[in-house]
This record gives sequence, C-alpha cells and structure tokens, in this order.
Amino acid sequence: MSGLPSAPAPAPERKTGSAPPPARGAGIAPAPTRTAAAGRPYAVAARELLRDTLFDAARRELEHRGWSEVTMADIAAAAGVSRQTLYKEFGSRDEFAQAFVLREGDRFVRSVEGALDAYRDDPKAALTAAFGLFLAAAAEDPLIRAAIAGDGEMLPFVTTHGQPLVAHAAERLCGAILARWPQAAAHDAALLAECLVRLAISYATLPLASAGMTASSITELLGPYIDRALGLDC
Amino acid sequence: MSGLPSAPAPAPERKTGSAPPPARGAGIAPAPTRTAAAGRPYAVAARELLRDTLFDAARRELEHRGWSEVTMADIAAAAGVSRQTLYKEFGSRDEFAQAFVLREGDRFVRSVEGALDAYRDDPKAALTAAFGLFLAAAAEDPLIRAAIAGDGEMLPFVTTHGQPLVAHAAERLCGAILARWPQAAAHDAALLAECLVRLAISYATLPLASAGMTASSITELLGPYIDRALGLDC
DNA sequence: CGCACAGTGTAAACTACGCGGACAGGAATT
DNA sequence: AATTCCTGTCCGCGTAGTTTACACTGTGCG
Repeated sequence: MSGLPSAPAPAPERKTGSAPPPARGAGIAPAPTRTAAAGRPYAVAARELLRDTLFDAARRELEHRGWSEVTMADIAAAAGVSRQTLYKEFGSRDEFAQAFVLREGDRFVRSVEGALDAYRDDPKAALTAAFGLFLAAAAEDPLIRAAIAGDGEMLPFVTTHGQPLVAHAAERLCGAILARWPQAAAHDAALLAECLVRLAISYATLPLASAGMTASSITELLGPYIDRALGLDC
Repeated sequence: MSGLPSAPAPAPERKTGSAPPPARGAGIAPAPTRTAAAGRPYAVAARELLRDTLFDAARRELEHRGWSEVTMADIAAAAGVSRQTLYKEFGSRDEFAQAFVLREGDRFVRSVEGALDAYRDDPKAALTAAFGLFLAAAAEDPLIRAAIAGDGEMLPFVTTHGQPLVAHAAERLCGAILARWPQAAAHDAALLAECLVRLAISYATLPLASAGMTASSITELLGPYIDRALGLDC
C-alpha cells in the first residue's frame, strides 16, 4: 500500500444477469501460489523469499527515513534476519541498493505491462496511458519521493550508476512490447524501450508538467516512430 | 489451475467513460506481497514456504495417481527436498495427510469467503451461492476426485479421522460469518458453521443432485435458522 | 514357503545457512 | 582530540536440511 491507484487486473469478466442462487463472481483459489508457478525446488524459493523479505523490509524503512538514515542493521532487523545474512546475500550496502533499485524498477515495469494490456489495439494510446500512469505513480511513490527529497543520496543508483537498472528495465519493457505487438522489429522495440526507460527515469526524478501532459508530449514525440515500427501506416 | 471457475476478486471498480489518455484500469502493484502482509520475520516465512512447497508438491502428485500410489519420497522429491526434511516437518505419513487435508479445506473455505462477500446483504443467498460454488468446485477438483475414485484410501482423513478438519474448517467458517454479520450470536454461527462443514464434506464425498439443487435445498433447510440467528425477522 | 522388493520410519555424520558477538577502519559529531 | 556510529569482515555456534545407511513391515513372485 503506497497510496497508489488500485489493482492491475484487466477485466475479470463480470456476468451481469445471473440470478441469486448460482455463484456470483467467486471461485476456488487455484492454489495459494506461494510456491509460485509450479514445482519450484524449495531451496531456490527460500533464497528468493529471503531477498524479497529484505527488499520489503528496506521499502518499509524507506517510507519514513531517507536512504542515508537507514542502516544495514535496520534493514536486517526489519526483515527478521541478522546483519551478516544481509551482507552474505548482497556483498555491500551499494550492491544491495543496486539490487533494490532494480527490483523497484521491475515493479514499475510490471504495472506498466498492465496498462499496455488495456490498449492492445492502439499502441500510441497504450504508451500515453502507461507513461502517464508511471509518472503519476512515481510522483506518489514514497520511495521515489524519498530518493529525491532525501539529500539525493540514492540518485546515483538510478543515474550515474544506473546502467544495470536501465538495461534491465529496458529489456523487460522491450519484451513486454514484443509480446504484445509481435510485428515490431526487435531492434525498434529495443531502441524504443531504452529511450522510454531513460525518459521515465528522467521525468520521475525531475517532474516537469502534469503527468498527463508529459505523457502526451512523449507520445507526440515518439508517435511517428511507433507508427513506422509497428507498420501501421504501410 | 484445477479446471475451476475464475478469480474471486469482487469487483475492481471499473471506470466507464474515461478518455484514452488517462490511465485505464491499471496501477502500480502495491508490493509483490511475497512476504505476505507486512514484516513477517524471514524464519517463519521460510517455514511456511517449506510446508506450502510440500503441500503443493503433494497436490501435483495426486493429480495423476491416488494417495496410496504416492510415496513420501515422491512428495519430497517433487518439492525439491529430502525425505527426512518431510519427516521432520510432519512426523509421519498420516500426519502429513492430516495437515494436507486441513490445508485443502482451508483453500475451500477461503473461496467460500469470496462468495459470501458477493451477497453481504442477503445471508441466505450468500449461503446458497457459497455452497453451490463449493459443490461445483469440489466435483471438479482433481484432489477430491482422486480421494473418492482412488480406492478411497484418503477418505478416513475427512471422515473417521476428520475431526481436526471439521473443527478447523468450522472455526474458520464461523469466523468468516461473524466477520460479515456481527449481529449473529457466536453460538449460532458456530453451530451453523459446523453443520455446514459436515454437510459440505458429506455432499462432496457423496454427491446427490446437481450442485445448485443441493445448495438450494440446504438453504431451504437452514433458512429459518439463519433468519432467526441474524435477527432479520424480529 | 521363502525370498526379494518396495516403502515407512529412524539414526548417524556431514554440510550449509543463518546467528551472535566482536573488531578494525572511517566518517561524522562533539 | 575524543567519542560515537556505521560499515565490512572474521570466527564460533546452533540449527535445518542432506546423505547414507539400516531395521521393520507388507506384498508379490518364483
């Protein structure tokens, strides 16, 4: 709960005219899905759980204080883990920050994917919606606010030392694009994705106008390229 | 995925007339929620993960063979864990079966809670819907089918040795009822819950008519009691 | 009938992970 | 200059999980 919009689920297919007796809206949960997809060996699941626990702990800590105020001991304690375990999993404070920022980026990409699904038929509208959503969310996200507000001690991880973040997020986004508009050339999608990620980071750290305005501008700017890449005009 | 109905989500509040530019339907995922609610210490999360991994492994194994065909080694292997770990977590094969059946029961109760939410205003309709949903799901659930079809070697765990299951499921259901209709007396809710659980097990193992028919009959039978318990007629 | 086979349950030693405490180094505070 | 706090690292310990092995039981097969 970060004071953000609601759930991503596209549309759970709501039946309208069913009488009271028959079931309405619910179903058996397929499976707790705690063990993720299917048969993931416990060992790797446990490792991932450890990392996630630490990341979540860090996120909680960062909602109140800035990155420089939060010590490794705080994070470890909040995760119910010893400080040494933290250091063993991630080598150093900076490495942890890297990994953390990376995962946060993933979080945004995931939500953007949801926005894309809503406009599968209209790539440009999808871009506008996704970018606008991203900006609006970023503006409210306590983590981002902390990263900017706090003496900016976390900024290097998304800028000067942000290469991994950009690369990872771009790859993720590129995959998302290609999955939805397969007719696009891989090269075009990659270029577009990286450019978008960089713009997103830029506008997130240095907001200009309103989220909707900025998103529209970006779409205006990149629209022609998208049209050509997706071959909608030939 | 057990060949069952779809998602429980009541209704994600769909805006109807929003123009293309603004965001539609999506939002930032609040948090991966892998580490459950909030700050659960890693240790307990890991333990739970282990149990869940084992349960899920068993469930997967049981989709193909019957309980007697599945060995402890199979389950352990499918979970990516040694046989001894399984024995340490649950003392014996029977204890594991107990715990497993218990958790499966929980799964059903959870889904029933979803159905209840859909008819918060009409307890009897909620009951009909929930019971009908349960029966329909149970009829399709591979686990239940296996429990009945397989030489019935798992039946004792829901009947003669099913006391823990009944008690646990009833308590869970009772809580669900009281949470939604607080005006009900605890005693009435408990009685109703236990009765319903027993009926559910009975009809699940020995189906009679169609799911909807049976659910209606149950509601017809228990309706007066519900009316009185919830004080809707005084 | 006896015998191998398969599965349960237990016990041992071994490994790996996470924990606690402690300590050197460095930066900021006083 | 002294103190304090945090980082990063070390070592010893306890526990969880692995591996191997071995009784015990029932079942099928020669």
